[in-house]
Amino acid sequence: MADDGDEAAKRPVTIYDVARAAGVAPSTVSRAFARPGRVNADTAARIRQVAAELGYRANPMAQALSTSRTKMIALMISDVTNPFYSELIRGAQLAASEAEYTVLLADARESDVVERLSLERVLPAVEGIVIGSSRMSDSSLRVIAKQKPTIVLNRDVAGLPSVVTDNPRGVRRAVEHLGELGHQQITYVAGPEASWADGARWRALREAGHELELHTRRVGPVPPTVVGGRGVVEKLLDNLPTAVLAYNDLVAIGLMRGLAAAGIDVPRDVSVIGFDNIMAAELVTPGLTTVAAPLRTMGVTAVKNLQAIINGALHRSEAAFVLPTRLVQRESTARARR
Amino acid sequence: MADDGDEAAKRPVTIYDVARAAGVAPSTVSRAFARPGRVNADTAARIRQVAAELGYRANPMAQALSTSRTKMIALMISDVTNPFYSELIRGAQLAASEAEYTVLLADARESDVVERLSLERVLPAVEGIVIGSSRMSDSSLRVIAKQKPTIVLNRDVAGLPSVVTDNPRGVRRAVEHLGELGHQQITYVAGPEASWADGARWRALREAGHELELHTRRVGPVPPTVVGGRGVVEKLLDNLPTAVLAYNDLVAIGLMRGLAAAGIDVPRDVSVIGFDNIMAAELVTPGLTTVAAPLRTMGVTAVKNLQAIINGALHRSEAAFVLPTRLVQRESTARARR
DNA sequence: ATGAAAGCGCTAACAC
DNA sequence: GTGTTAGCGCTTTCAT
Repeated sequence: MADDGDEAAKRPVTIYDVARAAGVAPSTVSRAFARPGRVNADTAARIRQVAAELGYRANPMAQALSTSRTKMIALMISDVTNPFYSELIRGAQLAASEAEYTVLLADARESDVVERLSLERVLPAVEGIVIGSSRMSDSSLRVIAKQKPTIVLNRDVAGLPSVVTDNPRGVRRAVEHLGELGHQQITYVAGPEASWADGARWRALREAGHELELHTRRVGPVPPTVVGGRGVVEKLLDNLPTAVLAYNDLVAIGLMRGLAAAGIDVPRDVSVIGFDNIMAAELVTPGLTTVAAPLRTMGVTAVKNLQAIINGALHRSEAAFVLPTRLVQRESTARARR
Repeated sequence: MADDGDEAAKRPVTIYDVARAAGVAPSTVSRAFARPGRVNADTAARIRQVAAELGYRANPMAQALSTSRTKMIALMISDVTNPFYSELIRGAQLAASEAEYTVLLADARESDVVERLSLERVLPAVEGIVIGSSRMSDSSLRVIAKQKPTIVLNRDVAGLPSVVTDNPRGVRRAVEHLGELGHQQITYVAGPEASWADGARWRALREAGHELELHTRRVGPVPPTVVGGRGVVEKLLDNLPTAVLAYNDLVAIGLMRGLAAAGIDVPRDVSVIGFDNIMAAELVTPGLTTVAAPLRTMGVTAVKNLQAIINGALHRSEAAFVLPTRLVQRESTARARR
């Protein structure tokens, strides 16, 4: 009952049109929307009324130009296609729209060049940036970060605020689980060397293994994908462990498929644990036991903190926000039989 | 070798700064970037040089305000979390960035209310919209479409340009495949009633069944998710078919899990075919035979066509762009044994 | 080929 | 509380 763009959908309704129709000055219209308190209640009401009738919609570009607040943030991720990001994007969207912000999704397509380029392109349009699993170097990230408020995900760049998962605890739980099942040695299938999470996980595994007196070994690195996991099976075969911890779920799934193809049964012959708990983890057979990351919460947290920084609350909080993980037990782990 | 924002990263470099440093008028700087032809080659070179040294970056908001071209398009999808969209987003991004456009990702979270709201919010900021699997009514879509160039995906709204997959051919191939395997009856597990694709698929199945003399039946509708598929198993049990065609891969996967839980083997006891060929289709066991949609191409096509419309090429091309499908055979289909 | 000036739609002082 | 007046950074006539 307000939308009647019969024909003249050409020139958009401006603040001036509303001002004229309501018999007030343009600035008053502006106030009526931005600072309702600073304007007479009736006047405000009338203005809103007229605006609605006219179908007035503020021009965000003009607002942005004038206030230099674009109400947009960028979410840069290394690969939209990676299911890891689905829930994360959802979370980011949620938090952003709550604050009336819009998110510009940028996809690095696994390339640091593409990443830098798209970052450059969106930078001037946004108030802040959330960078998920960047492919760029720490120094490049710092260059970006000094231009706009930035927050990194799953990575620890000295001086930049970040949101990460509690890898040590997660790994610890996984190792305990394996220990309870009687496993004596655990092989870690490593992901990209540039990945901060990879380092954190392997380190944590070594420590936990040491404490719990389990042998640990590391193979890889492999690409963080299903084919990456599948490709490493051969190397595993030489010296088949009874348990493996994979860099992430995708690698774990590839691994399981490769093992199956080689006639090795999971979990009877070897137990497999992944990381992240992406949707596919519960769809595969056997269901994948995994160290679940609070994907959606990560997105929410990142955006909320970014907003805090934008609004001048937090400064460069050196400390990383660390989010809890939990072990989701499915069917890919079982009692050791060797 | 151009980025030295030592300290004064505060006020961004404007066209005026460049103009002064290069000893020309601001308008000339503007020209040098927008219409290199209309400016003396040396002058242009000098300007570019100076601009690079100063680290000049055009303010997109100011450009947009002045030209009313925001260089942004919106991609509205019903659920970011649905893997169906991953490749599609990738495709859209690719096409957009090729044309130097940025995409605003909007997530309807399966709600027509959220969808309308976010659409309203992004509308003024973009030059056009791609709507994937909308939850809104045809008339609401038309209201949107008359405000900005719009293109719909997987849906046929009279008068609006659209990009769809060739459901009839896809279904036909699936049915032929099943026929060759000796199946006599096919049950269709329906998706959301509001889904255009659902209607198209069921209709196509009926026709193909008729032509090839196979019995067809329909159960559902169910939500287009794994749990949706799983929930329909019970209904199937009454009168177990030898073959089922599911609304999409997610439903098919849920179905397979439900059947397995009920002690029914796929494909020995019943063959299952899905739609879309999302990544999970090849990860599940058995691998899912499915009618693959050219996901990425859909994204690319939608954006390219949208751009064509924005640039005034196509008008409201009544005809839908139909993209080919292909049957991907995996392990969920086998010879009928009943 | 270049400069000067007006204006895109909105907000933000600054008056009254 | 409301009107007036400048801009925000860029593009675009219109002169020259």
